[in-house]
Amino acid sequence: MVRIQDVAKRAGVSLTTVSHVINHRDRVSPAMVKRVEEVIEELGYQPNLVAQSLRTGRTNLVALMIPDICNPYYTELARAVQSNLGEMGVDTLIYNTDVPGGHAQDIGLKYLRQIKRKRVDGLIVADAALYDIQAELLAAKMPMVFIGKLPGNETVDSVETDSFDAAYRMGRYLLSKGHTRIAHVTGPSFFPMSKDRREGFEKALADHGHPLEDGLRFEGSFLSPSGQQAVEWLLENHREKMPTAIFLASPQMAIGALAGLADHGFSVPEDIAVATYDTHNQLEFVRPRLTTIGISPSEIAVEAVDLLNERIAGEPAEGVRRIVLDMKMEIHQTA
Amino acid sequence: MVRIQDVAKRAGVSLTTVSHVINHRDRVSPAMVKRVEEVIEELGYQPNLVAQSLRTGRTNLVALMIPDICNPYYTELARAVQSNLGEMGVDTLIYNTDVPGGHAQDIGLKYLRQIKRKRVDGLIVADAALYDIQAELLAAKMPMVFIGKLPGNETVDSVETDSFDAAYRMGRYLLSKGHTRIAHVTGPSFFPMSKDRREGFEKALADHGHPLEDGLRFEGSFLSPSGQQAVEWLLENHREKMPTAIFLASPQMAIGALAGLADHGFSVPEDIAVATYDTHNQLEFVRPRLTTIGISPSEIAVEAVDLLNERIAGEPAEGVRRIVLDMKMEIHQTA
DNA sequence: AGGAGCATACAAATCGTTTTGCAAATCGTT
DNA sequence: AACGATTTGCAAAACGATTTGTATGCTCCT
Repeated sequence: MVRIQDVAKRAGVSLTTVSHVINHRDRVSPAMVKRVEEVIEELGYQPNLVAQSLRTGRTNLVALMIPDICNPYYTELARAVQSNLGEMGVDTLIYNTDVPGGHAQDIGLKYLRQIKRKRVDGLIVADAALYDIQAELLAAKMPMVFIGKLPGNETVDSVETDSFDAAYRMGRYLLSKGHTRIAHVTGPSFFPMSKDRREGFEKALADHGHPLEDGLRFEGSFLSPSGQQAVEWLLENHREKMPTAIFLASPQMAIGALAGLADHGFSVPEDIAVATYDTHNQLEFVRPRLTTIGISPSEIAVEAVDLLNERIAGEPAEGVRRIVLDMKMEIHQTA
Repeated sequence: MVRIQDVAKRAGVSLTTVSHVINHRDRVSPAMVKRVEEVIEELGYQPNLVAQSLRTGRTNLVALMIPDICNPYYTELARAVQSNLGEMGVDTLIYNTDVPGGHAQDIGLKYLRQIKRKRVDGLIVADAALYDIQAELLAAKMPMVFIGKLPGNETVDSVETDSFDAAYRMGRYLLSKGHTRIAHVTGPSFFPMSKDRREGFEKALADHGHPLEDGLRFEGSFLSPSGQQAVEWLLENHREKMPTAIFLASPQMAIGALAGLADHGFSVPEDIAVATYDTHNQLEFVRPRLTTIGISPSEIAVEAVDLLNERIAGEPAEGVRRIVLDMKMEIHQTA
């Protein structure tokens, strides 16, 4: 593999100069820049980023921890993080913690170890609540941004959405459409955001005189199968008096619910309305089209990347920053 | 950051010994291994993979080029590649060439350059036909595997599916269900596989006495919007005499078509049947459930990773290997 | 006591860069 | 011819590991 030395020799200049052409071309005369670049082209020289990283201490690499990239929400998030960072020449390393349904301390720690070894410049963690390793993450003391509500008052920059408010608004909307018996399929209770969504939604119902019946609450996993299970559960327990609407805490569960309802011959929204928290770019072609309240993961990614970049650059002397994004209601066919 | 030297000093052993504990623990007595490991634990030492890579020439990094990770087919592929490689301690760097609809030489070259600079151990390229940079890829002379049919007789290992055969079988199946006028939504013609799929499908129809009408062929992009457009096109040109079935060349187009059909009040499969080439793990909850002929991207990934690993290990002295996988028909609701 | 065999130490080279301080060359200007 | 400014060269240190060759001690065996 051709080295910087080879370029220098071939161009008849010093190694120092070649390095300067690559990194600080202002210190070199235009003529020399041209000559060196021609040789670089001729030899097909590609700087060894490994050596460069070792020397400079920057890897131009950011790690992204997500539960499962096959969940379209995280796919879009990863995609956006990647392309935003990519614009600045930073690569993204994705780590799937792969714990759709629960805590997974060991795998999280395994990845965290690898991330440290890689000497990445920064780390973005989505839904860290899942991994049970907040303490270890914080101890890593590297530029870091969390996405999703934090369990406590962690000392990390974070981007989150206002779950309580959004759930409240969706509750109000469903009531305004005449629904008074609404089933609520929540996320796992160990997610801090699940609690907010639940409380926001139930407060809306209570505020308007139709408090949620305890029997109409189902704890799901955020994933599609549990949306389907929720439908089965409804049919088993409420067949004689079905609710007129279901509110689910994730689009994947909503898709599962749509499938379950279709399989049992229910029409949406005629027989039962469906709405969901959150959204992503794969919903456009789902039929019937889901009514959602959420924000594009891409927008979250932009904020997270900005925060991270500032940390990496060492800019913000101030303390922890917390960005709370507003959700947008999108009314479509299902409710 | 704690270095290998610090560990050595703290443990009162030589730097060489620590290195051996990390890499070749058989050369060190068990007692010493234990002592060193305790210190490593105590100091929280994490080997610097950058330095390690520079010295050893191995990065334990593989690059994966795909058109768009938001396409669930590629999401699943990426996921599987990642987890297969991850088991052996190899990280995957994903590059989205992001050219859903056409050639993109410049972006492909940009990524290829970055890949070379990273000194990755290997490269997997999915649907290289899209990037128009086969020559440059081959010139890179690194361990490499292509996924998807190659334009010519390239000298690279590859994994592909038997497009002709699968399309033929699906054609025969649709005929057996009594369909004689079937619309065919193909992929872009610059994809080598598009031609095979088209020929296989049309041969099946011709062999059974119902050759495809030229007017029933539509060239799509493989993406959802073009599935929807295909439906619009059908309605504009064949409203008075609609085909009884549509065969699409990708699940994303099929989903777009389902949406288009639903939007126009068509029932599937009652009014019109739908079938698609390929499959992926997000189809399970699509309703109506798609009838497909394909193979899980995960299985493709396994083969690709195997091939690549052998190349990286330098095992196969023999020439180019080409793995052709058989497709499985999955009959569900839509046809 | 002497040699084999093992575990460990030590020093140095190496991987391919960046960066620095100083020296040398070049150039245009006066 | 001399000046200052600009450009380039040179040599060396550094980043943090791996790896090699040689040396040293230690234990065990006969």
